[in-house]
Amino acid sequence: MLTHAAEDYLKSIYKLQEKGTKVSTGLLAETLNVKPASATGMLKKLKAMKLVCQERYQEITLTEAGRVVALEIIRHHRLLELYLFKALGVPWENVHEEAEKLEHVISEDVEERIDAVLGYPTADPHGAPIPDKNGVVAQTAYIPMTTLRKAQTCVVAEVSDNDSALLQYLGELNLYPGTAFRVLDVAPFEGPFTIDIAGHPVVIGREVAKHIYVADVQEGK
Amino acid sequence: MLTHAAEDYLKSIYKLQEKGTKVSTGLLAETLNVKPASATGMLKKLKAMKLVCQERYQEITLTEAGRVVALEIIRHHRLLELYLFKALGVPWENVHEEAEKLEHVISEDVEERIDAVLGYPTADPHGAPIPDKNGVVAQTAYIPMTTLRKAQTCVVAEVSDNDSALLQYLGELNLYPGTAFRVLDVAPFEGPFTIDIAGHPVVIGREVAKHIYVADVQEGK
DNA sequence: GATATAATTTAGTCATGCCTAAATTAATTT
DNA sequence: AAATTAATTTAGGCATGACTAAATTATATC
Repeated sequence: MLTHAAEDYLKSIYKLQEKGTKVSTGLLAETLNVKPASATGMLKKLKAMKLVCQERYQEITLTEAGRVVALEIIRHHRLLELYLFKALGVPWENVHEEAEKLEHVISEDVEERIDAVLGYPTADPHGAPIPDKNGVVAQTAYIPMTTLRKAQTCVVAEVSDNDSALLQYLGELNLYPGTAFRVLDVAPFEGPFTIDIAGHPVVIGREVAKHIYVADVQEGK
Repeated sequence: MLTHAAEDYLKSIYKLQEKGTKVSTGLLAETLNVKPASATGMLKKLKAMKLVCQERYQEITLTEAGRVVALEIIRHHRLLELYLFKALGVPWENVHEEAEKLEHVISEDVEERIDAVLGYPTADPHGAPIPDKNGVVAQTAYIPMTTLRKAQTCVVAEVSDNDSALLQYLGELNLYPGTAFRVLDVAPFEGPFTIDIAGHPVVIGREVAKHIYVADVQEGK
């Protein structure tokens, strides 16, 4: 069995890789709130375990085995987030942190029970896809909210899960995945978005919009 | 914050102390599946933190602060056991092991939500009392099944939680806390008990009976 | 192409928490 | 009381996973 720390490294590498980012020692260290030298040390171990590939000073990638582990942890994490949210009513801005601790200790048996209770869900409370038991992740093609134009309508698909304060704010606006809205206006010079959520106009700054991804975009008039 | 290991030591000391056992380094080490030298090392740290009292080579006791921590962990453990059993349907012979891992990472917020969902319960699936948020444990006066005599009726109050195979067996017999039974016969020379559970006669060996505690004992005819 | 800057790795340290082996202290026999 | 046995503690070691400081390598600039 892997240590919690090793699992965290694999998970972070996967997530960075998924975003299309070139994964470097420094970036990984920053992500994990660890000094680069510490990351180098752990990477050495992960390479010895054939979970990670990296030429000296070069890009970091996961091996197939490493990817499987990363997806297992991500599955744990996202199922737990959803369970905490739906079954225990934990505010969505807190589920990430809670799941971060639980993901390393939950058994496969309990995970399967949680999965069943939730009705085999496919996305976590932030809209991120939950890998299935075989490590298959549904491919999504969500669009950044920042690309929306005036009069378009859409549905919130996913939001970043790492900023608790932002999530709380979005929750207050009811901007959960599944919520539909319509762009009333986009201010010029990289200005804010004015949108209509269930009949209420709300102004959303660009910095916030960057963290929102949408789907089902339709042209309005 | 304390480490998981330190929490485990405090919990074990509390449980041994509660049983009326004089807690020694060797006994504690055995309970925790650790060598005596390791226990000495941890005890040194716990003493430095004023959580444990022990004169060199003498009995180990908890300070008030140590008792508070121990009871917090025990509360986590027992609430989690009951939650896993009732909300997720985990077989009762497995809940102890699962809770053992979760008890160290669960937040106070999640614990309170679990407590509420369960309706503020007072006993775990094995009948052990759940300390309240202030560390108050309801005092119980359960009677060992081994003291029962022919024709007495009673209700299962508590069973030992540390032998998974025994729990599975008791589960098959429906000998959960709350189940009533009647003693049909006690074989002589420390022999087995024959009891009536819901109309079915069952023979229970003395070794098993030792792990069962009962309440509401009434004389039958 | 030489040099400055940035990123990465190596080397050595520290805290946890376990281990074994040896020394010490306590308890039991004789 | 002395000697044996049992329990406990000390001493030293190991793996994990973090750290700092220094050395190395890569990249960017002139």
